[in-house]
Formats: sequence, C-alpha cells, structure tokens
Amino acid sequence: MRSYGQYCAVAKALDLVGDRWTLLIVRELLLRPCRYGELQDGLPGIATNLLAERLRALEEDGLVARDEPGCYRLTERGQQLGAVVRELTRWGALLMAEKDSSDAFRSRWLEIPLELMFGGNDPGRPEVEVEIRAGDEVLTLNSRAGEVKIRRGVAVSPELVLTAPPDTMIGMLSGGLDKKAALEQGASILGDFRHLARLRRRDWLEDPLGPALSTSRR
Amino acid sequence: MRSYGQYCAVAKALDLVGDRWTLLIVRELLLRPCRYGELQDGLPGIATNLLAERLRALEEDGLVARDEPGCYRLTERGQQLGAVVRELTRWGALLMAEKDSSDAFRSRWLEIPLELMFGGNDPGRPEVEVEIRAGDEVLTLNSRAGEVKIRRGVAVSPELVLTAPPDTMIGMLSGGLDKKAALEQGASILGDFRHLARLRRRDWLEDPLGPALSTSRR
DNA sequence: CTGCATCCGGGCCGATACTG
DNA sequence: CAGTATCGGCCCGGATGCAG
Repeated sequence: MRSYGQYCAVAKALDLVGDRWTLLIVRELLLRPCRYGELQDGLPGIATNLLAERLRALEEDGLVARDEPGCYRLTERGQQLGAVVRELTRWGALLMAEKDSSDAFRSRWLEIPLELMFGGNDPGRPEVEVEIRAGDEVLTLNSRAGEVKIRRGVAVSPELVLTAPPDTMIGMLSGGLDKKAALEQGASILGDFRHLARLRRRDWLEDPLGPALSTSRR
Repeated sequence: MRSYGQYCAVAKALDLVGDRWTLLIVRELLLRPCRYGELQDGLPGIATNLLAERLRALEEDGLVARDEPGCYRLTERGQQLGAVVRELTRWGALLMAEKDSSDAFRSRWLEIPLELMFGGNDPGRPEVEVEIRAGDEVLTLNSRAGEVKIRRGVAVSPELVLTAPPDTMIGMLSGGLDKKAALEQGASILGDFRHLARLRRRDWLEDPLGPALSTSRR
C-alpha cells in the first residue's frame, strides 16, 4: 500500500493494516493459528492471490510468522492489534441488527463479540455451560469461578442450548432479542434463557476508556 | 466501497470506514468540526475529489453531518469511532520511533496521543502548565485538579516550555527520550523537565481491556 | 488437494484542471 | 473557498495454471 506520508500514529498504523482485507486476516489469526485453506474458508470472498499477497506483506512487517510452511500465526506485535479489532467489533455490533441475505457467516466470527459480551472477571456470575449452535460449527460458553471461556466444540453438560439462524443468535446473545421474539424468529431454546442475561456484561457496548476521553472537546 | 459481504461486526464496520482516507478524516473531525479547507490542510496528500467523495459517503452513512455548507462535524455515531482511532493511535505509537524525512506533520495530530498519555483522572498529579511547540501550531497541556486538558494555543504562565522537531517532541512526551538525549536532538527545554514524567500515565501503551482478554487462546 | 503465481478486465485512487 | 470533472495508472477481483 502506498504510504500516507504523515507523521501520525493513526496514519502509520494504517500504512501497515489499512489495506483491504488485512484487518480481516488479523481477525482470523487472532482466534488461532491458521493454515492457508482455513484462512480462505474464514475469509469468504477474498481472492487467493490477495490472501497470499497480504500474508507476505504482514510477514515482512513482522505481524505474522509462519512456523511450518502454510501455518500462519500472529507475532506478539500482531496480537496487539486485538485491541483495534475489538473496538471495530464493538462499533460494528450495532450494524448487525439486520442481516443481508447474501452475507456469508462463520460461527467463529462470534468468538470476539462473545469475549466482549461475556469476558472479564465477575465473581458473582453463576456457573453454567451454554451451547451455541449457529452456522458451521458449535461454540460453547463456559462460566466457572467468575471467568467465562469460549471455545469451539459441543458442551459437556449444558444448562442452556441455543440453536438459531445467525442474526437471531446474535440478537439473543447480545440481549437485543427477548425469549419470545427469538422463538418467533426460529430460535430453539433448551434450558433457562435467563442465564444469558446473568452472564452478560452490561457495559460491553461502552468505550473502555469511558466517555471522559471519548467526547470531543467543543 | 464494495461490501465484504460477511455477517461479522468487523467486516460491517470496515464496510463503512475501511476505505482509504476515511479513518484519517474521522481523526481530523474527532478533534473539532472542520471546514473543507481545514480538512485539506489536516490531510496532506488527499486528492480533493476523494475528500469530497468520502465526506459524501460518511454523510450518507450518518457518521458526518454538515451544519452550514462547508462545515463538517461528526454525528454521535461518528464520535463513537473515537475508540477505534485511539486504539490505532496506541498501536501505531511504536511506529513513530523514526520519522521519514518526507513525512508531513501537523501539531494537531499530537492531540489524540496526548490524551492517551496524559488523559484520565489522577488526583495525585501536580498542577502545571506545559507549552508544546512543534510543527505548525502551539499546544498547551494544562493539569488542574487531577485532570489534564490539551488545547491549541499558547500557555498563560507555563512551568515548562518544550520546543523541538516533531520526532524529538514525541520522544520527550512519550517518555522514550530523556532530557539529555532530547537536547542532543535539538530540543529546547525551559523549566523542569521532570514535570512530564509526573503527569504521564504509565499504562498508556497498554490494552485498556487488559491482557486477559487480549491474549489469543492456544 | 493444498498453496500459491500469473494474467487480465474493471473499478478505485491520485493528480490536475476547472467552475460557481 | 468549496467543491466538480477528467483521465492515467494502479490495485482489486475473478479465473486459471501449476508445482509439491
């Protein structure tokens, strides 16, 4: 990418990750190291030459490393982009209200939003296991000792099993849809739906630095 | 911009702000409402047709509004991008270590990094006024009652006046350069340099959500 | 089959000229 | 000052080829 030629941290950052697809590649690698084919599967729509080109640029810039040929992972510096991707996720969450019928979906794309909604430590939370069935894979949310873990795979002994189309699932998880509305939209709910609200952070949509820093002066 | 066609919050966000120059326009408007010409000045290198096109798209998407013709400001939704721009700033800060000689610079680009470095409330901080002279305008940092305010314009009765080339100034402000090194790089320091270290947050480079959420699992 | 490299049409970007 | 118009060139997107 052509440099912006500005001595500014935002411009310098975008010189490295401002290219089309680049931050989506980082999104994929934030979850786990990926093979080339896994990246293609997690990035529907990307041209194979662009994926190769972006990976090469990311490697040159020290954000991505490949252990064996064909297995890509983020370097520590690349991992630090997690904060950027999380804020983009938070900001983009409101845009998920309606799903375009032609939009692709992968269940792994829920993992970062789930971290935002349920992450962090909160000793008062109940200990429950929730199985989340939407899209291509099953996710499991596990609350233990105040910590919530999200992982791929089925639950062992879930207190709640949710099955729904992607947009309905996101509505349930985020709290935008109540049980009745979700059922009307084709969700299947096994167990006590109220567990979700007890686990969810109420501040997950808020700027982590608080409004003090975020409001523009004048 | 062509949509990514992915039902994912990051992709949806980038559908709106992933275009080249768009987040830099937001960076400018986060500081204050701007006239068209001010935006051009704050975005050296942008083609005028692109600026007009981006502003039109941002307005259509409800992120920018124009009060009078020619005066642009962020909507509330646009302001919420502040969190994204701040994380890009934090991540890009390390890239400011060396300045390319052809890079353009505007002193207003220091305002967001200064908020990160000195923002927030800390009742233990001394009450001092620092005048910052680098680039095209003078900035003043004012610490009172634990709060630090950054504004354009000269100081009233500063305890510290810093004058330096942009990269040296950033080194001093961020803490990467000590007094001796800064002086060697052409800085002029009037007053007690140690005020800076007393005002600066030590965690300004850290992920606001903490490493718990930011580390990738496995 | 996976992991890319090559090729080419089209659209976006960048620079300049021009207008109310 | 605040944009609009135009055009060359480069990047993106989609298809295809090919080597291990």
